[in-house]
Amino acid sequence: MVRTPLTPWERQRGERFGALLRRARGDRSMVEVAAAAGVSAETLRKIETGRAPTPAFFTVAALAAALDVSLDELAFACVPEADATADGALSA
Amino acid sequence: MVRTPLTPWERQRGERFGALLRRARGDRSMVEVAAAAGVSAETLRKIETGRAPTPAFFTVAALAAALDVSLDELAFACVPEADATADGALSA
DNA sequence: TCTTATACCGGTATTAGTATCACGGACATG
DNA sequence: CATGTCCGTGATACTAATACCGGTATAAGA
Repeated sequence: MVRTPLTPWERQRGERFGALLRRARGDRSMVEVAAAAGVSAETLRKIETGRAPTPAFFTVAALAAALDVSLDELAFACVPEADATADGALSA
Repeated sequence: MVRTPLTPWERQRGERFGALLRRARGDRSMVEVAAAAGVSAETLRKIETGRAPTPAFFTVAALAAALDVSLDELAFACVPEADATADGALSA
């Protein structure tokens, strides 16, 4: 095996990541945000639903810019290990 | 066309990005930083040399954590310019 | 009811990221 | 001088991300 298949932990992290993005999107439509970020709506949907658990850095950066969220907070919030204490929905 | 091939602008951005990472690495060795970030040294080398212009988000996040740099600064610094006048909505 | 818009889902195609393998150079040590 | 180790590099293999297409479901509006 040359390229390590995504581990269940990575997929879980992808789901958290997608949930974060979806929450940040709020009531705006997918196509709206996707267009603002310069990615296709399908890609945004896959990221939000966790079907693309490890998106490209600049894709995330564009989405974060479109959603006006911090990359650092985003990266920190989706790490499962870091939430040992805060279990509420407002952990982000 | 199903998957947009990387544009020259994206490749340039990747080179800038790699240069930033290499500068942030300083005198530390590749294997050192790569191990700290949990990626292979070859991957780090490719990113640094710009041969992997659009690395995965979490790969970048891990490297940024290992190098102790901000993701937001990293994402902003690697944009050539294109933000002189009418910016705000990214380059769609 | 019918139409429209949004989101979800499956499959498909193609490019790109990542890891392993193998090689050459630098440096230290025997 | 030979050898082992570390570092960087090139080539190769394989999985994943991205985009496009079709279909489906639900809700709002004419």
